[in-house]
Amino acid sequence: MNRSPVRVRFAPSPTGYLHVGGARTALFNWLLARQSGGAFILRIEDTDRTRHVEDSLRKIMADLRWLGLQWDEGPEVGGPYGSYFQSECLARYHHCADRLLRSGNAYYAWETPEELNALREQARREKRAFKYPRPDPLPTIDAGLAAQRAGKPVVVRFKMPESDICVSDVILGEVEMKREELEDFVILKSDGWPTYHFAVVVDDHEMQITHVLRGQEHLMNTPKHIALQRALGFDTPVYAHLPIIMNMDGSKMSKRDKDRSVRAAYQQAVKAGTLDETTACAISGVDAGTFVEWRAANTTLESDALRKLADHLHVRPPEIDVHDFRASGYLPEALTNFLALLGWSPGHDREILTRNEMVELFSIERIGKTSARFDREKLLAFNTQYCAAAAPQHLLAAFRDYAEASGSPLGKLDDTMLLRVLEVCRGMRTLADVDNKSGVLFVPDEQVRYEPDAVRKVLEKKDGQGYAILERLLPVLESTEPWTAEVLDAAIKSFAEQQNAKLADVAQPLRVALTGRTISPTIGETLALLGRGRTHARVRRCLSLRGAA
RNA sequence: GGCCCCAUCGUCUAGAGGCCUAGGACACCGGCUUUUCAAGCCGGCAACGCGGGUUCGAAUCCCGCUGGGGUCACCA
Repeated sequence: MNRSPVRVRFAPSPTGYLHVGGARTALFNWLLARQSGGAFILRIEDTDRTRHVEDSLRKIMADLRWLGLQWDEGPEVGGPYGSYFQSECLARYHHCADRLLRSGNAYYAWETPEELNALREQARREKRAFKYPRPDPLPTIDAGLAAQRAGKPVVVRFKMPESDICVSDVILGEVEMKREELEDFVILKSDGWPTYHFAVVVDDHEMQITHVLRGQEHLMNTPKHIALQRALGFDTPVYAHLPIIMNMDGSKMSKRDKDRSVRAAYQQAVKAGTLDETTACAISGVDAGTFVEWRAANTTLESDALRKLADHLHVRPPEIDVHDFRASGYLPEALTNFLALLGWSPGHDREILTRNEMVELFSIERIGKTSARFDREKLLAFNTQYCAAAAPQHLLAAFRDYAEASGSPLGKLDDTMLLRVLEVCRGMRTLADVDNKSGVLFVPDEQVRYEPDAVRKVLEKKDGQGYAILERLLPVLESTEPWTAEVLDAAIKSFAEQQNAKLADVAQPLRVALTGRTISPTIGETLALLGRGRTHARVRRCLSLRGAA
């Protein structure tokens, strides 16, 4: 608190949806900016055109906004520090590269990928670490230009200084990197585009970034960035490397996890003979070559294709991207609260925090060093709490968003009805629970599917006692007036007493008759929501279906 | 494998030498509530990786070991 204004950035590359790990990084940066009265900048690192995924920028921005992390400078909002797309800043990078070339801090090189790979392979065989062998003497600028004209794949490499580099990290302390470990890395690719290391350093300086909060997987990149900053005469920002977020099994949480789970289900289906490669390929909608590569675990599938396949296989891949959580019915405030506690703690046994409290309490000093496992159960518990505490109108808005992201059939209800359904489903862990519990009340009667287990255990047992009760109950329902939850509950209760039956012996058969399952809102609400006509129709249909299946 | 980072209940963590017979939350187990599923309420189990130091005193400081993770591209 009360620190001087910082300038921080979140810099995704547009290669897909926003990952939860990225979301936490964005959140921490945003918190720091807000509490210091500084600026949170969104910058798009789109220097690899081969990995660019159509529409991903729009999705990333939508998810950031969903999380409540609006940026002060960047796409759609502009700002004083030039384009926030690296693809539009090529001149900037070339200018800096020229400076390095001329000052002797960088040089041209033109080995082919094959030559480089051969060198790496050789190093591997000799069991030593590969390091790009700096030519001696260095090629002249003219020689580089000539090679370029001759059609060679000419890159610019940075000449690493001859000294050890110490990274001062607010979280990790001083991290010493030996000079021998650092190689002359590429800053300009042969296609003329900058590499990540170079673009980051140039842009962070250009945008006057003061603090860099990023994942710990970037720690080994930092000495490169510091060396570059020194050679260009730039200030080094404050670095803070965040602990890595891992799966419960200890592996790094990555988008590949989704592919893994779907691939496993696919292979199982093939083994069981319920699916073949051609069909699966058609379902996913990708071409055969792409599919074969995916099946062999060499690549990941684009998210739409993966979802189609997952749906067909009836598997739920783990939520990894922010959008996955959105479509699974999580509230943004629950997700961000949970994410905030992954690697950070406000102390004093505080856990549930409003956004304002987070802003107030956040500090880099209280970020931990140890990697954190992503415990879905705990997130679920947070979400349950947030759902329970949400005001009706807020829950309604959240559900509308969820319905859009998930395609929930309840999305077509009007506000009044949806509000009522939401109220009746209080106690939900996710918004998807509302679908599970009440969805069937809003489908056409003939679409009600009777679960064999439910029919057997509730309707058929004891010589069809459930059916018998329903037959006797029908006239009672016909005469009940008015058709409201309270009155219906009372009517069913007194019917049960009169029959000398437990309430459950009446309510459960009725529930199964109306929904095909043993799960629904309270029986009175279920009837009220359904209405008199459909209630009768469903009970009669249930009775007429007796023994049919 | 080289380099780097890390190490408190199953999980997220509090703990900055005595306040620790180690606190909270989730999960788990038991009970209550109950017309289903949830939710809710009450209670319980459960950790300082190991070995050396330093100190009157160590979860807290130092060293070693072990274990886990990250990273080694013309990807970001």
